[in-house]
Amino acid sequence: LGVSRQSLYDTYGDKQALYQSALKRYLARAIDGLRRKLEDPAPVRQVLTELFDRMIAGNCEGQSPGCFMVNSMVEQAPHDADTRALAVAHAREVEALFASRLSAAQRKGEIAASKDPVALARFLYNTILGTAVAIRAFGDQDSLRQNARMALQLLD
Amino acid sequence: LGVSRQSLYDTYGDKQALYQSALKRYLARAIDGLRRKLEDPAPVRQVLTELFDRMIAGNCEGQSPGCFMVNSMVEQAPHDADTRALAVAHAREVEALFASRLSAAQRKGEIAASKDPVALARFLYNTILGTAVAIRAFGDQDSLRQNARMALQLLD
DNA sequence: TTCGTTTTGGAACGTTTATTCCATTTCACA
DNA sequence: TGTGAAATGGAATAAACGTTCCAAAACGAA
Repeated sequence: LGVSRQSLYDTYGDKQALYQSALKRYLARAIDGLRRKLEDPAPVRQVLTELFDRMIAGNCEGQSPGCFMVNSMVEQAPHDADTRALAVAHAREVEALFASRLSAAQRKGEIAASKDPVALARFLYNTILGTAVAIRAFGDQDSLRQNARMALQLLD
Repeated sequence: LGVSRQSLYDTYGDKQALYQSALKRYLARAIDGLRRKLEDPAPVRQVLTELFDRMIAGNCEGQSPGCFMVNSMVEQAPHDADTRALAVAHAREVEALFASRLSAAQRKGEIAASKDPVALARFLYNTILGTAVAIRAFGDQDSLRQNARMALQLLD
């Protein structure tokens, strides 16, 4: 890490607290990035396609550690209430961002009025989780991109 | 486990081999269960809905360890080539089962001829991964069931 | 019952992990 | 330039872990 063991303990107390801090920071950045991406005035469909493609490309190349959130959800959340709380809060935030962007798109007529933005948002989040796992285990970019396209067909 | 440490080592050699064996057995059973479920002559849509609901119900209640495969994909696959190979093979099998069942449904006119069964199969598999992660971290059955319904709308 | 094979409980070993102690060095700034 | 705070390297500790050793017990077939 570029710092000594001791400095780490002095600053964070113990490993668990360091982990928690790192995860919080990661999540805050992820939300920021997502918010910024969703502000793009292009059609939702296109914005979301880019979002998925970027996520896939960013996590597939090299020895990527995968999505910190998903890793935490699987490895930590079941045993650690704090991590679980962070995961739940993050999921809600992501879903809310998606939902509000989808609502806006709906008002602009980009997607049918019959769709439920909240349900779609939840679905998109779930698709992200699945994609993150597949990335971590397989790392096959092409089929993941194809899969994202398939999922986004639910928008029309 | 109900057996002594020593018996375990005598039988499997080391922890890694035991893990591998357990995973193999788990995957074989999962495939069996899936194949049996897909033989159900009811409409695909209904069969798949039941499949998801069952998976959600089965893994949410109590202190379930979650889906062994997904846990392995996240925790083991990135560091262990053997586990990765099992994961890839399993994914292909599951996708193949879904694809053939979807093709059959297509021939029966249950789903549009314009759909691509292989792409849909992959998509369903991805949805399962996402659902498994969400189960493990959140355990909120209702929203997961709702989400499965949403995903299955891609069939029509 | 006997004998060879399994199974078992428990001690023992070496390694890794999380953490602390401590003496020394580095650094910011007065 | 000196001083107090922060950072560092390295030894030290205690617990957990994966694994092996061993002697005793249980078991199954002859």
